[in-house]
Amino acid sequence: MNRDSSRRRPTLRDQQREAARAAIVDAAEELIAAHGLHGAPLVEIAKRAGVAVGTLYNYFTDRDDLVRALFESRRLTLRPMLAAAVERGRGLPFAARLRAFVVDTFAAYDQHRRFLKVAIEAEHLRPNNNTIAPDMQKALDEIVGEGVAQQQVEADVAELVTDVIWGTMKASVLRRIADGRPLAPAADPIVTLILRGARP
Amino acid sequence: MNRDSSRRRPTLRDQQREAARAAIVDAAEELIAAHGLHGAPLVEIAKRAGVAVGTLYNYFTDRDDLVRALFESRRLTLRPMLAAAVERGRGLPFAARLRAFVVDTFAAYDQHRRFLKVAIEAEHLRPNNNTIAPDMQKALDEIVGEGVAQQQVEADVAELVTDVIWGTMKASVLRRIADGRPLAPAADPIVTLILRGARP
Amino acid sequence: MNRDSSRRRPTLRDQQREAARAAIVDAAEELIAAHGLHGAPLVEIAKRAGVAVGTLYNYFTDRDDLVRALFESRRLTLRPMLAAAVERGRGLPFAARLRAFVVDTFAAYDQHRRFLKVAIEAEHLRPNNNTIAPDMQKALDEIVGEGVAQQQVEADVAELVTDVIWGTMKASVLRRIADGRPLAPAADPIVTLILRGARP
Amino acid sequence: MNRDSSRRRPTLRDQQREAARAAIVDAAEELIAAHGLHGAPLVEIAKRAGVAVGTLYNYFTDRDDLVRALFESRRLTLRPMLAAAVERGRGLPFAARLRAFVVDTFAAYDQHRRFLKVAIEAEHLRPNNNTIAPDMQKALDEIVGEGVAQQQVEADVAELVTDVIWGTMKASVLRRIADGRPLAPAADPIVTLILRGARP
DNA sequence: GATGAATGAGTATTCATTCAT
DNA sequence: GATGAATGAATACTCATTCAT
Repeated sequence: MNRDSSRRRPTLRDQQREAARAAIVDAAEELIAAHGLHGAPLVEIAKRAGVAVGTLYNYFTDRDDLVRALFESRRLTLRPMLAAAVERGRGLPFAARLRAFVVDTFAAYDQHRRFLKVAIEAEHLRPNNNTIAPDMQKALDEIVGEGVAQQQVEADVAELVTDVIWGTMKASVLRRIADGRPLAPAADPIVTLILRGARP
Repeated sequence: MNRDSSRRRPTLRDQQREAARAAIVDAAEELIAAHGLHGAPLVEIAKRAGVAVGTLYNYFTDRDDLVRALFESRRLTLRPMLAAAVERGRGLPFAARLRAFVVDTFAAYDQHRRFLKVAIEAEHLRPNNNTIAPDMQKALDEIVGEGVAQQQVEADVAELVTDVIWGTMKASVLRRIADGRPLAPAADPIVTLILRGARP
Repeated sequence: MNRDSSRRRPTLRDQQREAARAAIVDAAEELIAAHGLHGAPLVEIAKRAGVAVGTLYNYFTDRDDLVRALFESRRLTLRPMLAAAVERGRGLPFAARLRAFVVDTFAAYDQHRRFLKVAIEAEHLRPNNNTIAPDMQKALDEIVGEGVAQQQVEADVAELVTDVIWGTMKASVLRRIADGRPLAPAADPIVTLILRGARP
Repeated sequence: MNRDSSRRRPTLRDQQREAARAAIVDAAEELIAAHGLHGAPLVEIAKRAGVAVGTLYNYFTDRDDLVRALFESRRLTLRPMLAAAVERGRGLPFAARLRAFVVDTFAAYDQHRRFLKVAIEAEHLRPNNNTIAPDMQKALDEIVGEGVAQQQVEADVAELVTDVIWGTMKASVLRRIADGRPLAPAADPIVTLILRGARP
C-alpha cells in the first residue's frame, strides 16, 4: 500500500513539510533575537510562523528541541562558510590569510545578524552546545597555528591571539548589530590593529 | 510621609534594614549567576537570603527593581575602583597607563566574579542598562584618548582599540570564570599583545 | 528571629494549613469519584476546594502527588479500622470472627463510599500502589489462616477463600454504591453464604 | 445514499473494509489493555493498526464510537459463547450445570484476556454500558434461577449467589491476567468452594 | 478512500505579586 | 515589618478532530 519510503525522491508533501519547518525555525529566530531566549512564547512563535501551536509539536518534540534545531540549522549554514574562509586562504602568508578570513567571516555573519545575537547570548547559558563558538575556535586555531609555523606569531601567545580576535569580533558584532550597522567594514581595521599593535 | 530620612545619622534600625537589603541583593546575585537571569525565582532568592518572599517587597517594588538594585549596587562598588584605576595612571605614558589600568581592573573584577557573569549575560538582554559596560567604556575612552593625545594611538583607530581591549577582557573573564581560574594573571599578556601587535 | 520549628505545638497557621490540605484532598476525592481518575481537572478540584490552582501546588508537588495523598490519607484512616476489625475477633471461632470482620469492615467502608469507588477503579491502573487491597489481603490472610488453624478451613483452599470474600465484597460495594444502598446490610448474608455454601 | 448495503453478499471491497475495521478495533483493544482507557491516543491506535489517523474516521464517527465498537464487537463474540454455556447445561442438576458454565466461561474468557482487562476497568467508568457484565448477569440469573427451581439454592440468596460467583470470577480473572496465568484451572475449585461453602 | 499535517481547546505547571495574620 | 499561603495570568504540552492533497 505504501511506496518504499527509504529511497524516494522528495515528494511535494516532503517539500511542504520542510518549508513549514523552516518557517517555524525562522520565526523562532526572529522572536528569540528580539526578546531573548526566554522571552518568546511558543504561541507567538507559532503565530509568527503562520501555524497553530500544535503544529510546532509535529516538527519538534518540545521547546528545547526547537531551539536546538535553530542552532543546528544555522550552524549547518555557517560552518561550511567558515570552512571555506579557512580554505580560501590556505598557502597565503599569515597576515593575508587572517585578513581574508575575518573579511569572509564578517561577510557571512552579515547575512545572519539575527542569529548571531541569539548565538552570542546563548553562549553563556548553553556553553558550547551547538554554538558557533567551537567552530570559530577551530578555524582560528588552524589559522593562528599556521602563523606560528610561519614564525609570524610567537608560540606562547598563540592562544591569546585567538582570544583577542574572537573577543574583538564578538564585541564588534554586538555593537554593530545594536546600531544597525553592517559588520563587513569592521573587518579590515580590526585585523590591521591586531596585527601591528595599538601603537603606531 | 516619614521623617526625612536623607539627613540623619543611620539609626540601628536603618543599619539592620540596610543589612537585610544587602543580604537579599547578594542572594539574588548568587542565584542569578548560577542559573541565569531567568532561572532564579524570587522564593529561592528569599530563602537564600534568609527571609520570606513578602519581605522582598518591603525593599524592592518588584523583581525588576531587585535586579536593578543588584546592578546599581555592584556598579556603585566597581565604579570608584575603575575611577581609581583611571586616576592612578594619570600622567604615565600611554603604555604604562593602559597596563596599570587593566591590571587594576582585573584585580577589582576578581573580587566580583559572580557579578561579572551576571553582568556580561545581562549586556545582551538589557543593553547599557546599569551594566558595567558604560563605565568601562568611559574609562577606556579617557585612557585611549590620552594615548591619542600622546601620539601613542592613531586617532582613527581609537574607538577600535577600546573595542579590542574590552572585547578581549570579556572573553578572558568568561573563559577564566568558567575554568575557575583567577583573572589577574591574564592582564599583563593581554596588554602586551594589544600594544605591540600579534606579529613579533 | 525564628521560633524553633522542630518542637513546637501546632500553631494556628499550621492548623489552617492542615485544613486547607484536607479540603483539597476531599475535593479531589469527590470529583475523581464522580468523573474518574482522569476526568477531574485540577482547576475544578481547586474550585471545589475553594482555592486557586496555584494553591494546590503549595501542598502537592504535582497532580500525581495529590492523588497519592488522597490514597495515603484514606488508607491511613481505613487501615486502623481494618486492624481493629481483625483484633476485635481475636480468639473467636472462625465463623464468628469472619462475620464480625466483614460486618465491621462494611461499617467502616460505609463511611467512605466515595473513596471506595475511586480505590476500586484505581486498583487496575496503579496496582497495589497505596490501594486498600493489600491491607484487606493481609487482614483476610490472618483471619482465614486462623480458620485453617482451627480446622474450619481446608488449607488448600485458604487462598481461594480470601479471593471469594474479597471478590464478593468488591462486587457488593460497587453494586450498592451505584444503587445508593448502604453496604452494611450485605455483610451478614455474604458471610453466611460463603461459610455454608450455596446449597442448602 | 449508497446502494442498499443490507441485503447483498459482501463484495471484495466490503471484506477489505471489514478487515480494516477489525484491525483498528484490535489495535484499540491492545493499546487500551496496555495503557488504560485514557492512555491510548488515536494516533497510536492507528499506527498499530497500520493506517493513518484520518482513516479511523472513515470507520468510526469519533473516539467514543471506536471504543463502543470494541465493546460491541467483543460482546458479539462473547455473548453467543455465554449463551452456549448456558444452553449446554440445560437439564443438568444445578451443581453440574454451574460447574459446566464456569468452566466454559473461563475457557471462552481465556481467549479474550486482553479484552477482559479493558472490560473490567470500564465497568467502573461506564457502568453497564456495553460491558460484559449484563450478559453475565443474565446467564447467572438463569442458571441460579434454575437452581432455585430445583431447590438447590434458597430463593432469598439467589441474587447474592450470583454476586459471589461474578465477584469471585472477576477477582480471579484480574489476578491471573496480571500473573500471566491461564483462567481455566481456576474454574473448578471456585465452583466447588462456592457450592459447598468455606467450611469442610 | 487513505493520508498525515494542521488545528486549537483543554490541561498541568510555574512564579511574580498580594495580603491576612 | 516579617511571614508565607493564596492568587491567577502566563506558558508548555497533548490529543481528538478536520481537511487539503
